[in-house]
Amino acid sequence: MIDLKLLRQDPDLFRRGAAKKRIACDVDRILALDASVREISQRMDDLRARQKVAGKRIAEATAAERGDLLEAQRTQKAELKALEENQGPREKELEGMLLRVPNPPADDVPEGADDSQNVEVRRVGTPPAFGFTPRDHVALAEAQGWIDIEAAGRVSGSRNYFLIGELSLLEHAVLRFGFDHMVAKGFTPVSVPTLVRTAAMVGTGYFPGGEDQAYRCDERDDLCLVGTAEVPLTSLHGGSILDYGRLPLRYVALSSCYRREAGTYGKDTRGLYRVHQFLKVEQVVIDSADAERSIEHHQAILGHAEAVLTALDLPYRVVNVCGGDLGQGQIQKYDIETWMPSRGGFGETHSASRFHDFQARRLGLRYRDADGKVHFCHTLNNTVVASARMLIALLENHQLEDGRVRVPAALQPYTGGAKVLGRPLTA
RNA sequence: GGAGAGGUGGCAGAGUGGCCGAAUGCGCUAGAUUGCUAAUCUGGUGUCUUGGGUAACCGGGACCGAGGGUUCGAAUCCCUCCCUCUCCGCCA
Repeated sequence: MIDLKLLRQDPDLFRRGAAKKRIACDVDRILALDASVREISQRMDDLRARQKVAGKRIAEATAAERGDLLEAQRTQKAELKALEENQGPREKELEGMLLRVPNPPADDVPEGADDSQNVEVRRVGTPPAFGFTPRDHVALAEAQGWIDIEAAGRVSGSRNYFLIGELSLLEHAVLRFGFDHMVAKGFTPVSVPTLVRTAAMVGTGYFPGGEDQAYRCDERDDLCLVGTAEVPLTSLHGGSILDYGRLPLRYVALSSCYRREAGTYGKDTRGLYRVHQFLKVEQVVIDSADAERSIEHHQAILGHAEAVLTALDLPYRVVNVCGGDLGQGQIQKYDIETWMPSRGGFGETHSASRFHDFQARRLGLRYRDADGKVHFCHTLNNTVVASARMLIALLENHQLEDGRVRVPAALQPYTGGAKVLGRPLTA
């Protein structure tokens, strides 16, 4: 949610922001609605004030005076009710529109319509040069007996998978490595619910707009399966006023993530790249409304993810995501794309977002500063390890000619010391 | 799933139709006092919104889990929902 007062004050900021994000937004309609809502509510407030005064007189009135006073009150009440009926739909429309106003992107967000115009910030590591024909992760994992996509299709439909044996172990190894890495950085480990109320989806900015991407169980229970632990983690303190001394709050959580991937038919159909369910370690930062500090946090959480990739010995690049590829709430986003030999290129594995107070406003997530003043927090988040995609990178980059897979040193404590996984494959 | 109890300010806890944005206690904060710590006394201490003022500030309205309803008037009465607790049942 953006700041309505700011929109009144500087509507052009929001027009430019929406244009840069390539999101339609009728700022003039909002301004008009806002003006009329305020005008009507002023009149309602006046009426209520008069009613209060009159009500007290009724309590003290003699029986003779009473009849007339009551009659006058009834008239006023009817007037108030008429105004209320007028006001309700306007407020609803205004709120609905406000929930969709894009948060204006930061100045150093590049112009551009889609991910092809994201700007590379840096490239780290060198893609492996194989002295043999490398296998893609599906061929490799199937040959090792590590994956059963066909069975998953039978049991759960497309874009699902069974990981079996050492690949399942590798998945848990890399997740736990990422988790421990963040705990060592001072992040508080949290176990989160992955079924949330729609309010949490709205609060974090996924609804309205992202309903088609979520699995919903709301016919009976008003619950949604989250696409990321960002949703419960950021919502954890929703509706409360935090003490300044507690900030920044830094959390890390491992959760299952569920995505419907509606509208992606025929896209990335092979293997583990685009799936309906995966495990992810996510980092979330909640801090005071200080733009400079937010930027520092943004760089820090980006750095944490890069350190993980470096430890995993994986080549990657960082891109500054352009306006047209930003979500509604983010004011800036850096994606990390990890080298995936089967793609002959980089594939998105991490997404570091900075929201300013966008989520905090929706969640009612506030803090009291040293002077006792209340402000909305700033929130940020980034992936640490997203399991399915990270497995693609690990299998494909670290494969050996004989079809076995090298385990990076950082993961060996999590694989029971194993330095290599799998058995030699014969042709 | 069945039966019951309850949700009030940072916390504890009064309040069963107008005098209640809400007693009291704790906490927090400013000041006074005692040579220090502790104690004591005095004042202040919710959020949101709207109007006026450069501002300190002043006025209006809303908010006692959420949403509806009854009433001239609701924290208080009625309905629906959510949550918490206790007992029973079922179950990882």
